[in-house]
Amino acid sequence: MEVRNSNRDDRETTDFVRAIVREDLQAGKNGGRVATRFPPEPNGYLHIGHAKSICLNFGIAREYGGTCNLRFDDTNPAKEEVEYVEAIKEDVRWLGFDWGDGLYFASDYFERLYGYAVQLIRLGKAYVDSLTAEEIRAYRGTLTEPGKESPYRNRSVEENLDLFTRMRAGEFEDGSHVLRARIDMASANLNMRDPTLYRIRRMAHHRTGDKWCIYPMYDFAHSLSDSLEGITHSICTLEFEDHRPLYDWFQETLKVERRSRQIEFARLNLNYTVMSKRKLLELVQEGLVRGWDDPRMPTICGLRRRGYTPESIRNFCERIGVARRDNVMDVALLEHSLREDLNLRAPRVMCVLRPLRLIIDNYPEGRVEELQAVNNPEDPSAGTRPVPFSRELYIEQEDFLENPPKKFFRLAPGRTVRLRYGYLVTCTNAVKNDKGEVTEVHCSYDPDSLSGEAGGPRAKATLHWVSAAHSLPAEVRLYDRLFMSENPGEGKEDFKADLNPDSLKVLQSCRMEPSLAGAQPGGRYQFERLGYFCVDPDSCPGSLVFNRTVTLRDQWAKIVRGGAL
RNA sequence: UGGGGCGUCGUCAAGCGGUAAGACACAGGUCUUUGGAACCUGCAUUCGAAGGUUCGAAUCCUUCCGCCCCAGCCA
Repeated sequence: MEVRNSNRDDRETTDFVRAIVREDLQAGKNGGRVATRFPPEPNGYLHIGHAKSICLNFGIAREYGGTCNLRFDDTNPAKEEVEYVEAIKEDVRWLGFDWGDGLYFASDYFERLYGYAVQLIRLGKAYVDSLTAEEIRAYRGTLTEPGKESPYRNRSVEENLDLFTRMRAGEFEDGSHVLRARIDMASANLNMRDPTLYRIRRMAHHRTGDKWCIYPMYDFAHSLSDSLEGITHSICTLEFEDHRPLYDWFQETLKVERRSRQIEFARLNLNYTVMSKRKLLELVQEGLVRGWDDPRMPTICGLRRRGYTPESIRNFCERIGVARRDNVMDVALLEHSLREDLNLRAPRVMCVLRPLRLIIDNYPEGRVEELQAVNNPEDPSAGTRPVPFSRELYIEQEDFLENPPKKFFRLAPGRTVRLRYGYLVTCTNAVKNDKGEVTEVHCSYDPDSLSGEAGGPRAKATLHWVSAAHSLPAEVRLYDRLFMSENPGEGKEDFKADLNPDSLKVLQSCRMEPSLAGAQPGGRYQFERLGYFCVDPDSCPGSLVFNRTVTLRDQWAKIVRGGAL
């Protein structure tokens, strides 16, 4: 089907990063080339915050005829795993981006980076330090006091070369030596106080195996990897701003052919969730969620399993903008982007989450009619489908109230409502069990009120339903926000104290209209009047499982919440 | 008490000396066989504060206040 354009204004996207790219282009920099990169560390799964960066980097490349590489920043074997690189690739692809042949790993540059390090030593700009980690920390000084130079700072080039060669050869223990840049221990910018370039880590790397026992640090590897790839605009988040002088120092000192410009923007924050890899990992490891792809997680795979579409996430990322001030986006905007997309493409079906038997006393026993239901009112080409109607149906428990409050206009004793695509029914009485719970509702129907007859009788409310004998059983998982507070853990020792105990409700006795018999995992539907749902990978024919992606906007729920009853 | 950033509606965010875009949220309303969708209306005399420059300032200057980041052999 044709997806209508979103109502977003079509002005040229004009965030400050794109403005810089345009200026550089106009100034004739980089030979008119635009090259960006998305540089994840394969130590966890991607989340919605990464999506912002992905959309920015790949988006700019696309808009300015440039390229965007996918480069894994895998310089720390202690934390990285192949499992993550595959998952990250899948997520970027799913979001709709293509890195072409621009797939790289910082580990592919280890030999060249080593060469750069040797060059720095020859330039007298790097030295092997033999202080312990604790000593280095002590020598670094504090935010307000300058650091002290290491006693090893003035080793000769020859000695440094010899030591560094032996570090690589595996002659030393972890932590016994590091290679440091020789910059300025008194700098007000701590990153410039002789930052560590290489550390010894006798540990297998997920790609280079046992080839190396020394590994480069982020600042060194990142700056030079960008240069090696000819990246023109190296976009990263705000916390790296203080690193920019160092980023530039490497490229200047080594007089690299291709210089790149680092630009920092504010990372995305979302209310009612956490975004740090450490916290997400904690939720997974402690079994507080079912895994990285738990539909309650803000991870890309979690959102995917939840039923989000790549389009809705991309639209969200365009709408939130790119700036330098700290921000906390309202999840409502993410959900708005989702509904906007799903409304246009999700086929409608009728499903009853909490069944209440409804019997039409004056409807012939054994009779079955095939009513025609519209598949998608937003898309006439989606056509219609038959839905069986009979004497015994199920309706939603919450659609019947014995003593309805003023603003409730669904079914109640004596009330008439329309059954979607069917007839008008009037409630004659309700049957209750010993506990006083309504177990069955009896109605009479008006044979001349079939849906579709122009000018036919009307009712104040329309209910969704399912024919008891024809309906399919299914499990439906209802998700709510993972955390109860906007900023989990704020003012608390443990962010997990804010976990929402009701973030998942599993309903086992739901009833679906028969057309859903062949629903495939990943399939997205709108359950009329309830929300958007998708088929979970746990689902199989005969044992359907749905996830609630997001509810429909709901005026009634608002009234109930507002306590206006 | 060091360095680097940032402060425009509840939340994002335009604006770049000429008199406060837009989105979400919220509140009303129209329409409706989804209390959905769509559509209409309202929602910052004011831009962290105070001074100053100017015919004119959210935009320039000064001072002050507030928030974020930095002391990994993490990224």
